[in-house]
Formats: sequence, structure tokens, C-alpha cells
Amino acid sequence: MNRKPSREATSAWARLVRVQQSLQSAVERDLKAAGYPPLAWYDALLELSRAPRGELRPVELEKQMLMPQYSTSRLVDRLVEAGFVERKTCPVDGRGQFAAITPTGRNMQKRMWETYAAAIERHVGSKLTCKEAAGLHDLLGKLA
Amino acid sequence: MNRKPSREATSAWARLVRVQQSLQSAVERDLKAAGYPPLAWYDALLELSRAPRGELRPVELEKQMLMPQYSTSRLVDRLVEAGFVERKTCPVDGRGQFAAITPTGRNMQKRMWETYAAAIERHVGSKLTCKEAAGLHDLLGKLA
DNA sequence: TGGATGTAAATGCAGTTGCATTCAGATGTC
DNA sequence: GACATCTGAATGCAACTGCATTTACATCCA
Repeated sequence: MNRKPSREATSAWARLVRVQQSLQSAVERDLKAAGYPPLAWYDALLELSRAPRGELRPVELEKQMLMPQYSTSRLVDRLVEAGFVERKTCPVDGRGQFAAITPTGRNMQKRMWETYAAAIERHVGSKLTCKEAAGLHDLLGKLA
Repeated sequence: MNRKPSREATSAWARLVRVQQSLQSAVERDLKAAGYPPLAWYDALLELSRAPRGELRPVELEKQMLMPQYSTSRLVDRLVEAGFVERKTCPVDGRGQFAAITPTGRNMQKRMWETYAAAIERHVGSKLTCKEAAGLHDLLGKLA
């Protein structure tokens, strides 16, 4: 097992970190500027909106989003507080529950997508050809 | 100005976010497991160690690291507290200061590199050929 | 059945971040 | 020189995160 990365790998990594960081904060800035909640809320709402009946066990959500358990728990808290999600008890497992997206939540997800899509286009789409974007997608896929 | 990203751009973006997130947390985990401080400390120590006389104005550091001002200020606090950095007054500007890396700090940076390099190799290098890594670097460069 | 072990979710606490403001010193203008 | 404006850095406060633990229920197995 080799312990030293090639120069190429190192600079790809360094750039990956910087670029992702600055793109992510640019996108967050765009969302906030449009008066919307953070990206993580969007991701959660999107997952829920795609799930059957618009609901997921927190434990599923946490796998989808690659978040720690407590983090999901608190994100759901905030979404509930904002009226975008409701907690429902789980009939088949007394420990569990469901987080279900509300109509308001679906609406927010759709509205956020307008802004989010524009941000992706501005910060990513406009800088790559389709071929390049596909190539990037592939290369990143090898890292997953 | 187009407002809708292509499918390719959108999936490249989605993957960029997820992959970077999971790689970054894997690398952080490796550092922590080896008993080292977080990546941000390494980055700061590296910048300082490369600077002339091992010192930078916080305002420079902040530009290098793409961090908000207060964040740099507090990072320097912690590095000072840990003995890796010293604050020095700036002779030419009474408002300013220098953050200067100490010998202990240089030593920590070098030792962290062992672990960090291994992590990069494990999570990135071993998954890409040199050509692929170079290609990734290039594509990311277009996004910068 | 009942005790050990496992899993879903919440939470107390300490540490960290983001935001807005403050403070001190520089610079520009009249 | 005096005042307004700008810039570098720190900080109070509220929100957020990570970690470890707790609570509640499930499951396993003798």
C-alpha cells in the first residue's frame, strides 16, 4: 500500500477542496440573498418530496444525506418548526417515526429550485461544456 | 444569460458536493485518528511555513484560505494557544500584526503531512491514474 | 418469560461558526 | 490640524455542530 500520493493526485485534491468550498459558499450566498434557507434544507426537502408519500424515516434521510444521526434529528426539528415537515409516529416500530413533507414544504422546495438552478448554472454550467461536465461527473464517480 | 443548468452540469455539481463532503470527512477522520488537529490548522500552518520568515498578516492568511475575517482571527487564537503560532506587532501599521509560525508549529505541520499525505493517497491517489488526476485538476480549474 | 444486547431518536454540554458591531489606527480632504 | 471615511482585527451573542449519553422500544435467546 503506497503512502505517498502523486503530485497530480495532491493537486487535484487541493483544488477539489478549494473549488468546492468556494462554489458551495457562492451557492449558499445566492440562496440566502433570495431569502431562502440553507442548502441542507433544500436537500432534505428534495429527498422527502421524492420519497413515497413524501415521508422518510429519519434514519433513511440520514443515509441519503450522509449526515450524522443527531444532525438529522436537529435538521428535522428546524424543518418542523418552519412548517415544512411533520413528524408522524411509525406504526410498525415504536422507536421510529416518519418525517413527512407538508404542502408548504413542497412549495418551498420548488421555489428554492428556481434560485438553486440559476446558481448552478451561473457557477458551474456556464463554465463547462456538456462534455466537460460529463467528464467531471465521471472522474468524481471514481472517487466515490 | 441562461438560467437553467444542463442535466450534465447539475449532476456534476451534485456529485461534486457529495464526493467532496465524504472525502473531506474521511481525511479529517484520519487526522483525528492519528491524534492531530483539524485540516484547517494544517492549511494555516502550511501557508505560514511557506511565507517569507514564516509570517503573514492575518489579512493575507484570510485571503489565502478563503475564510471570513473573524474565522481567521479565531483560528490564529487557537494556534497561538496551542503554541504553533505567535502574534507579532506590525511595525509599519499599528492596526495590523503578524502571525508567525513557531518551531513547534513547523514541526507539527511536517508531522501532520505524513498522515495527510497517506490520507490523500488512500482516498484520492489510489482511485485515479495520474492522467485522470490531472484531468480532474484541469476541469476543476475551469470552475475556479 | 426475562435479561442481555441492539437500534431509533433526542439531548446536555462544550466548542465552533456567522453576523453585526466595536475598537484602534490609517488615509484622504478641506 | 480636524473631520469623515476606510481598513485590520477582535468580540458579544445567537445559532449550529460534535460528542457522549440517555431514553425508549425491539430483538434475541436461554
